[in-house]
Amino acid sequence: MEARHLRYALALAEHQHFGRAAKAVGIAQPPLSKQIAQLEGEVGARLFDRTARGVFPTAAGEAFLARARRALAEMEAAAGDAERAARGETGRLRLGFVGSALLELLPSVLNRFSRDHPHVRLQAAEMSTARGGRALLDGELDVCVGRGAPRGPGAREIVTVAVGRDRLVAVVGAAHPYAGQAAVSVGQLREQHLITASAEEEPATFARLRQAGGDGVFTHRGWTGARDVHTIMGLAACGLGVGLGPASMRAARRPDTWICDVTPGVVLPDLVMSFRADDASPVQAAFLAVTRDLCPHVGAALG
Amino acid sequence: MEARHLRYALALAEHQHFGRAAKAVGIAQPPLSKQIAQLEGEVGARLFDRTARGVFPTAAGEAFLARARRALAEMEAAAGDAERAARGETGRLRLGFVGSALLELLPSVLNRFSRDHPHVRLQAAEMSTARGGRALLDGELDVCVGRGAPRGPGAREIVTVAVGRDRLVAVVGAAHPYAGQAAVSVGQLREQHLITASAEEEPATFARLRQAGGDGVFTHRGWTGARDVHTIMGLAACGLGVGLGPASMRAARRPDTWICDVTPGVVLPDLVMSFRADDASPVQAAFLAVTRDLCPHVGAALG
DNA sequence: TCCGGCCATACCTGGCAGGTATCGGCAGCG
DNA sequence: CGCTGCCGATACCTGCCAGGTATGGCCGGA
Repeated sequence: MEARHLRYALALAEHQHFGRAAKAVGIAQPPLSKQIAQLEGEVGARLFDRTARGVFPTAAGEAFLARARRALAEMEAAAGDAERAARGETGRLRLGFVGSALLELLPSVLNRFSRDHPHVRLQAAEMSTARGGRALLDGELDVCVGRGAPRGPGAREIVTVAVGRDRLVAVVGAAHPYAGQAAVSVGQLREQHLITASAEEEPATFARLRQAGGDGVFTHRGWTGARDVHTIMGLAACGLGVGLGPASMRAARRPDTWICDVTPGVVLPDLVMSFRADDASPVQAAFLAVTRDLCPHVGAALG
Repeated sequence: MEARHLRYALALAEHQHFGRAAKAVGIAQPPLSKQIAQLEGEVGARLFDRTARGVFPTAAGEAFLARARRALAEMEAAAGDAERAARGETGRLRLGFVGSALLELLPSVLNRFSRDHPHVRLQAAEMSTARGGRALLDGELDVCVGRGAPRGPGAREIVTVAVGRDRLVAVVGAAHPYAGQAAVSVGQLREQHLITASAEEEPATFARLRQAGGDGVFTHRGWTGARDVHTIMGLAACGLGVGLGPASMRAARRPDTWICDVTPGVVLPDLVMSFRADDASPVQAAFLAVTRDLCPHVGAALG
């Protein structure tokens, strides 16, 4: 049985007349007769009663037609769904991101994306760069936004695009001696208890800090690893020490904290958007397009 | 797009390999490639990614396949439903019947029918012979069981089959003088207030009673028309007079009534099953078959 | 009884589904 | 770094069947 048979049967039921139904589907009457007969043979039941007053579906025909309508509707929907999916207008996007991406990048990107692609089911979860990279490789995420390209086994199957760059700033509680200062020097920071991203979860950021401060130096007065920028700011507000994080923290500065530059300037690892290389999903492409559109800093992969 | 394309796409998704998928659907590999390419062109989207490790559906392909599965399932169900409907195993049977049919005929027929054809939605309603005939002609019923063939305009489009025959019996309240008698004569009945089927709703029955008693005689002492046999028995139990009805009333005799034969015997119009002549529904045919099977009195139409 | 409408049948044809042969690309391997 | 084997795409052919035209058969109305 082919879709053709369903279309013909529906046309016949609608027009109750072989000649007109045939014209409606664009064929001559005899082929229609033959196709209907063939369909009836295949189904094993007479589907239409040919009477002098017209052609009418039998009970079996009514049962058949009801299903046939649904089958054809599904076929049309299949084509439509596939086309929309190909244009990235439907589907699912699972996004993992580090907390600092919520400060400047993601608000505009996600707003715009969900406006332009309302049929895409967007699942976004905050997570560290390391965990995001693992989730991406495990197929648990479609896109992940982190600090620095994800490392680890199979990292070459990940495509990364730089989407933002931040200088390092220091954040302290309102009562801290640095509060009110425009800048602190790296030398001063060596004397402080520092609050930074954790070495395991944010390896690129931590490595950059070690490099900036001289190997190991940033930790000799004590060191606290934090899960994300909000935790860094919160612990700094508690007076626990000096927090180190991206300049985009200024966008979410708490009133009970003070943020100052670090001299000489330290550039943090780029904020990077990562995809699986073997996943050319149109939804993902659409997401990247929106990101490129909104973010002038988007550049080539860092490797 | 044809059903063939859906089957091929599903096979390809299952085997992730053009050659094996082609073998699975019984064709060679090149035609499968061509058909898939044609499908992708028609849908306007690439549905499969051909990689070195195998063939995998794209996001658009996944969307398409989900619908395709449902479409094919609907097509199979269409054929199955139609075949079962043709065998009378599914569909709907709207049945109208006179109350007396519930005494002997319908209990066995409906039990057997609903057991043998569990997929048929059975809608049964008690109604007079006249109303059942009208409802049948109006297309509100598929089958009706009444006393005598339905009359009226267009009655020739109705096919009738006799399914039962009853003698006339008299029913009286326990306190009535006839209680305990084996029989009453037609002559005795002439002196009684009678409770019978109404002239408008049961024309055949009423005409037979008039014929048996002599024109008009049965009504000269007063007469009550009743909607059905249970009403006749109920009114008789109230001592309102002598009820006249089919012998099958004995099957549902109330303890507060007495039933006696009428002499000389009067044969009531046959219990008749009626169908629309232009409705050759298999459900209806199955219903008639069950009736014939269970009821030895089934005979030809009475006209 | 003739006529007109309608569906079925008979027969033909062209397009396309599906066949075989072969190419091109890629991955693994010596 | 070429060789080889595998796989999908392409090229080309063929046979079948969908669909065409012509016509027959049946039925209902005039």
